[in-house]
Amino acid sequence: MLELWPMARSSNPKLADVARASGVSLATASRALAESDLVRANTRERVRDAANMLGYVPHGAARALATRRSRTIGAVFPPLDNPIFAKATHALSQELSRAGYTLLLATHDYDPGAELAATRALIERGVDGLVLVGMDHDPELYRLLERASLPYEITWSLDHGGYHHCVGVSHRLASVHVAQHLLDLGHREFAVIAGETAHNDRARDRLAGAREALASRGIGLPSSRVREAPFAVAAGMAALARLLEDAPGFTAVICGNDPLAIGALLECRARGITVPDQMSIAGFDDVDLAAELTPGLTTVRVPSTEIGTRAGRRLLARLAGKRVRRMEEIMAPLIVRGTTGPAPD
Amino acid sequence: MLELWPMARSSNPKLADVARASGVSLATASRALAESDLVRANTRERVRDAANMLGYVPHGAARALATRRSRTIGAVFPPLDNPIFAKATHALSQELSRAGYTLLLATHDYDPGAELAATRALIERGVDGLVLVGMDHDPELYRLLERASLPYEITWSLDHGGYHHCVGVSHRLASVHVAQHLLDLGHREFAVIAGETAHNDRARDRLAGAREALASRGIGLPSSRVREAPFAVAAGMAALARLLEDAPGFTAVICGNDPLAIGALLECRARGITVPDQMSIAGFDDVDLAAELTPGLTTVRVPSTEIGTRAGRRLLARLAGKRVRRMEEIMAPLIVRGTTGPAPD
DNA sequence: CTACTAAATGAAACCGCTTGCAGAGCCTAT
DNA sequence: ATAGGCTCTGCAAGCGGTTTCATTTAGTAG
Repeated sequence: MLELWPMARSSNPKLADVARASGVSLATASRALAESDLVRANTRERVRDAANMLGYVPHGAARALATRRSRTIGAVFPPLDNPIFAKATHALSQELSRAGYTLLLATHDYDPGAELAATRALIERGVDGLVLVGMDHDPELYRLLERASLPYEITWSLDHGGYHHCVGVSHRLASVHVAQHLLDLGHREFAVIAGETAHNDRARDRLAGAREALASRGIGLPSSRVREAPFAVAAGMAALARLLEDAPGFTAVICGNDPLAIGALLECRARGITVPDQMSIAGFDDVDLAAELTPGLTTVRVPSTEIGTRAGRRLLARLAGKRVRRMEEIMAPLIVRGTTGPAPD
Repeated sequence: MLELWPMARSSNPKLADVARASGVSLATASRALAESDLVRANTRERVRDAANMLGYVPHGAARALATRRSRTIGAVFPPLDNPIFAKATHALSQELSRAGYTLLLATHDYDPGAELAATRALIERGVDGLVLVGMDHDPELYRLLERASLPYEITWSLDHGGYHHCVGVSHRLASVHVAQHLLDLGHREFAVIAGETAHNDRARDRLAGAREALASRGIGLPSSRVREAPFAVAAGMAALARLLEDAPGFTAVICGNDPLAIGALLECRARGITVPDQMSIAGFDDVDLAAELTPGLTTVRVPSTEIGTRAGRRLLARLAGKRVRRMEEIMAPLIVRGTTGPAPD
């Protein structure tokens, strides 16, 4: 029952102990464990054995202090209960650990202030690089990165300005494709359930793309037909309900992401509106569930796992001194499934 | 285009610079920024101003080395694309950052070896404490924790042995409730889609609970009526399909978690089997989606956010030297919704 | 066997911050 | 004035590694 750990901690073996146990100097022990070929093979082995013997675990902080490298990458993400972010962070983490790096993850509730604070904390922790989501950040955040001259990758969004390193998709373009697909099916009356556009360039771009595609065929989108909602199923249900009450008469709903679309779908089902006969619904992201629903959800495939992997790979490459294309665009194809169909007469 | 960051890095202001700029010694500067009342208020202010001026960011590794505290907590989780883990890590992260701690997150694909490696990496990074999921771990992992005398919390599971600090629910008991509920509805022929029980005590306990409850009313569960599957919607669909082919005739399916149950539900829908009239389905976890489906999914509410919050709070308390109940059990009530109903005749 | 070069090792100087201890001011009491 | 206490500062010794540079050892050729 008694807890003694605070003092016991000090007894951990350090490199000096390993050195003593194997009869070499601190320097040699250090080099031996680093697999340096400056040390003779059998000495190396002797040191390794001693280390195992003692259960030696290197002290990361000390090493970080000496090398000015923490072998740690920070990531600042929105809440991971959106599976796209969960997948990306998982992929990122896997990719990093393959190279001996560890992921330091911070999450924030789509709040720029919290995001800034989290980023600052990560920098203090000495991350060697940073992964951010999207381009919308507190200007102070960019200044911080600048001052720390820390390499970072923007994910999901693309910086056409060519300034930031980034790997992502064109949300605007993909959204245009969605709208065109619905237009081609004969729809003329649209509603949009957008994600919250404040501090979220992806949500803005998706909305803009849809607007633009409709406008190019002379179709307007009155504000009563547009609702912003948090990225969640329940919010999608509520949003569709409001739209149906405030401005009925539309035959297609373009949603800012899949959870919103699934919400819209569930709301339709609850109200006896058949999909796609009476109402077409399109999502964005292609979460796993989208393919498994009946009817399957028409959506845009945003390869979140790949974004995570590539962001990690790019950052590692840069840390290794390699050059990397500043902008990496990943295609986000429209996946047509069963929730979109010809407009009713 | 040219990248110069590797060298630029060295120019970051250090505490010595702050000290010089504010005309005090290193020691005083350190104490001033630590808000120590050993330093006069106006000196403190002078130092703070200089720090802001220079854009000083403390060097975490150096501090960790000096204090033997990293203000970092490690967590080793299964993939976060299961929303229950996403929620828990998010809650954990929030709770920790409230106290100035940062979360160092590692994920593994339900692989004990990878889990061990990840844990070792976290310990090297100097985490002050660790959060683990469940009790099933490589024995070496426990040995590692022991040697490092690192405080840790087991989440989700309960250690009735009273050895590990833990916060979780009784999976066995909750599963008994599920089975009893179905028995009370008149079901006598059952199938179970369990999560993969290898290296997963929660999956095992859930399965055992169901078995036990059925057995106590004299109902057996032939192995043809039990399938193990990865915790995912698609796997649930496939599993139900196999069960229907191999051993039809059951009227209720007990699923190891909600994604599996949702998969089973979708498979029923695809095959024209009505739920709950022809088939009752129960899940486990109560993910957000469970409530929003029609019919709503009958399931067990496992408060994952709360688990995350409490684990963080407990760990922080222990790090602050406070005593904490070794085991904290959270209730996991059965939530009856629309996917379970009376057995067909 | 000696001289010279290359390979392996060790001594010691950091890395940036915290903190125990000693010393410098400053104020009050004698 | 002087002594005795305070309060506030500064010096310097770590924390546990890495790495430069000098030194020792081993290897090779003359």
